[in-house]
Amino acid sequence: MTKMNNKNKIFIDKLRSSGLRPTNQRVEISKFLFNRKKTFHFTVEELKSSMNLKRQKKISTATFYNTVHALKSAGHLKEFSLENNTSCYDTNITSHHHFFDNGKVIDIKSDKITFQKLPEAPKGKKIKNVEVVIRLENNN
Amino acid sequence: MTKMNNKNKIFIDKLRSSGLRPTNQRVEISKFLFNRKKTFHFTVEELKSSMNLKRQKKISTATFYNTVHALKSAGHLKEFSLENNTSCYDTNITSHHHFFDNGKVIDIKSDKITFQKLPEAPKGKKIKNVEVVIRLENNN
DNA sequence: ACATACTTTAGAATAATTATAAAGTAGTTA
DNA sequence: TAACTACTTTATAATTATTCTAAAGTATGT
Ligand SMILES: [Mn+2]
Ligand SMILES: [Mn+2]
Ligand SMILES: [Zn+2]
Ligand SMILES: [Zn+2]
Repeated sequence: MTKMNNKNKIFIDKLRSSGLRPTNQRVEISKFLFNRKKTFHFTVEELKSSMNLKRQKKISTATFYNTVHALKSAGHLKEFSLENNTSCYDTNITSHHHFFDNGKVIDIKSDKITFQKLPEAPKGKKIKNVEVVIRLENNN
Repeated sequence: MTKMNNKNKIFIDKLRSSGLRPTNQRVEISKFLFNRKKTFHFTVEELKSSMNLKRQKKISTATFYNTVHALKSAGHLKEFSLENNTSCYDTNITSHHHFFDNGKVIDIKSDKITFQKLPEAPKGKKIKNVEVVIRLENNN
């Protein structure tokens, strides 16, 4: 078992609160995802490629999927579908919106969009969340 | 070749304007999609199942995909991704929004949602469209 | 160390979609 | 209408994203 220095505690805690033991692979994934200044968006395939690029011993696809799903279920990641029907994960778990610009996804802070009018939920239902996608195209 | 009565003209025109010759299979698909009072949402698999159910000679999967894609490209259908990453097509091609209610998709007329504030597009870009998804959950 | 439980992984299996290429059909010409 | 050509349909293979399985590996408690 690895010697864990205290500076990894926050990444380990995200795993523990997702019901995952902090194994080496998982801690590396958690650090890769959350040890940064800015949040970002990624697909599992992108995550796997960029993390495995620098590694001698590759982390398996299943471990990436399992870990990402657990983090997502615990609320440490948000998930949405890209236009090509693949899952995109977001380390920004605050409520916010997106620009879709030809495959590129850009955050829109929640307070940049406000509503004048919103429909009521059908009876028996209530609103869980409201998400806006603004699709962009090139000028002219 | 089939004898086309005039009442199919509108469905045939949608095919022609999509760059497709109005073959029997295509006309049947076009009628199935557009010969109704209310618009609806469907996946290719659902379309195939429901149309082939009543047929002796089945229309092939490829023909469904090809026809739906051509209609979509010509603007006769809109496409969006469901949460399980499959394509959902919409015969309502007006600009509008959706409730997502556990896999069920419900239209929200465009005028039911208005914005108080919307962000500007990044420089060099402009807004192509704005789509809102309101996710629902059960009350209580 | 032993036993037990959890983890990792390669590879198989699924599901949605796209590509291929042969056989069928329609449109045009002679 | 026969022949020619172009477009269509379809079965089937291929791809891609994702999930499942089962065996081998690793950690934890005693
Ligand atoms: Mn998933
Ligand atoms: Mn498609
Ligand atoms: Zn985001
Ligand atoms: Zn709709």
